[in-house]
Amino acid sequence: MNLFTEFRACVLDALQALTAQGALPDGLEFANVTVEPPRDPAHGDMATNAAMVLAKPAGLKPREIAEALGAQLTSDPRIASAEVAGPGFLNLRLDNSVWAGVLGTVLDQGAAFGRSTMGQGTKVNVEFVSANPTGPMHVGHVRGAVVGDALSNLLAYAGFDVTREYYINDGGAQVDVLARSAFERYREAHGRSPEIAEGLYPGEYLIEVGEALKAEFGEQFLDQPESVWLETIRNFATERMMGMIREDLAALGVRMDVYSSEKALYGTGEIERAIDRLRQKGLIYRGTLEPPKGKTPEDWEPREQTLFRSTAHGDDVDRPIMKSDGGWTYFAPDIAYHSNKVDRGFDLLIDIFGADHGGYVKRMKAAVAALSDNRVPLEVRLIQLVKLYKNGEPFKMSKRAGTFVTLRDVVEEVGADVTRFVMLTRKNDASLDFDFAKVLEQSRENPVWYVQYASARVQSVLRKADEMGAGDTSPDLSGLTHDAELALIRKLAEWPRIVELSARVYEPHRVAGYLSELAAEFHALWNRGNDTPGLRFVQEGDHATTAAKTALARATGVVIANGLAILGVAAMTEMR
RNA sequence: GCACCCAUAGCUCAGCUGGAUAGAGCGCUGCCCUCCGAAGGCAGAGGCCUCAGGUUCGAAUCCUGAUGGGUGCGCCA
Repeated sequence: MNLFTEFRACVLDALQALTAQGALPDGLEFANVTVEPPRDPAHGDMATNAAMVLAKPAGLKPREIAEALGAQLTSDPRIASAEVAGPGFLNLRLDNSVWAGVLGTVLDQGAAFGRSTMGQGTKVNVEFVSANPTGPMHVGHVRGAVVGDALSNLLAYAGFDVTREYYINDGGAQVDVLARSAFERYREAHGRSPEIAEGLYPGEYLIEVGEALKAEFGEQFLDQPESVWLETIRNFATERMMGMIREDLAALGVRMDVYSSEKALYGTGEIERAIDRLRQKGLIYRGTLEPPKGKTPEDWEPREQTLFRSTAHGDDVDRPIMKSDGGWTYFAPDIAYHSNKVDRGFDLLIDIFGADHGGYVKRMKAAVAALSDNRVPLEVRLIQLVKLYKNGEPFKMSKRAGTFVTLRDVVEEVGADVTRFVMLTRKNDASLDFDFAKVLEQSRENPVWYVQYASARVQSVLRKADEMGAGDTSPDLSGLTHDAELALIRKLAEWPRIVELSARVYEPHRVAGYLSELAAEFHALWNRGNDTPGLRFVQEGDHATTAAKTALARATGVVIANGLAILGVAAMTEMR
């Protein structure tokens, strides 16, 4: 139940009525009519731009339309007043019974309050993380993982049919490098000194893989040429790495539905089929690319290649899909993988990439557009860098020096809840500062703490009310008419709208922002109780009033819990 | 050189896909609380929304161009 769409429907009905009465001309387009919370609460509860939008096509003055619309609307008992303001806004004030109704709805629906059918069961595939299976996840992966997970939660909550998917890049040269690196650790496990050549992965996490290889294969591969062991060790090591990554994801509370393997695309004809599909559309050809203007690589020489005509679908240049040695480029299996997603019947694909893959977006969109004949949109969200700090000091990270921060380090240091919330406090395409000290601070400055504190206070109020025996009294919600109380209820009423808005633009960070605002509103009311005892939630000796006021607190707790659930953050029940 | 992203208070950032007098936190200034409804509260100052054009009833938001920053740019994924 979205109060704003509900009242938008009322406005549209009123406009229809005015049309029927001849006050408005026939055939007006109402699509741009909105009903929104006004920026300044003093303006009322809701504002509609109908008069301004319709003035020109109707050939009337905005104020005339607004006044007629206002008169029409106030016949609805739920609308207490409608006044024309500014350039032609119509500000609506709602009857208090509406707010009591909202509160009742929140309490009735509980975890379902805010759930939307907006997505209409659209089958959406969200691909995220997709870290190479060559090592543990590091901080760079965390933000993408959290955004993808929260976005999936959000879309599911908004009525989409969501599949969360991890694409395992286990088909390229990097897993051969992994195998060679693991082989050295295997030799080490046998007492040989490892030769970690330049370009191999030096990480100590491979030591245990070496031990495991020894336990599994004994001396079988020792002193054997690469051709003997490469595939076996590659599979073994990749498997171990994926095991580690799954544990990392679990530690962060990230869930996946499907793990897809790049390697599995090879040798099954799937890549060939996908490319053939493009070929049939005339999008595959042999040709020679122009060198990039301005900055020509030194070793540039014109070369004939097999190319995908991605320019036919909006890319800047066509892209090679085959290497000169006849092997596929990385782009070819990616095409096949996305083709596979299209074939699985998804109506919408979402890819979460690191910002450094921004140059890859257009060609991928072109491929999906071509493969699906423009049926399936591909949305790509780019995730900007996270800058690490400790007490305001930049946290230097270097793979070589071993000061390399893993996902585990972060989760162990500050916890999964804090990590997740902080990662969602900024929009995905802005870089984000993450200060290990500040995120644990208990202060207004720390949004995680601030929201969880609100949720803890709610629980504390409810416990107190229970203790005094007001818990079972069925509340009369019509008594909650103080401005500070109404402000909080209005905020609660916005929740379903925030869900739909955030889902529509694929931006889970808006949920975190809303929760901060909701918490602020709740704390504000709480603080008023310091000076004005009549505004305290628990009224000693007055069960009826306490029941009503704690119903408001409980409703706040419900919405905070619903929001945090989307973010994948636990609600606190008490402060430690 | 080209493409994509970004530019909002001193700082870090929100800003409802075009609405009214552009918001929050920190910092700053001034008051208040000494309370266990604790881990602060209230108020104030602070803005050419990078710049220049355009679209329209109306622009931080959309379009064009400029400036500054980030990212990427044929057989690496």
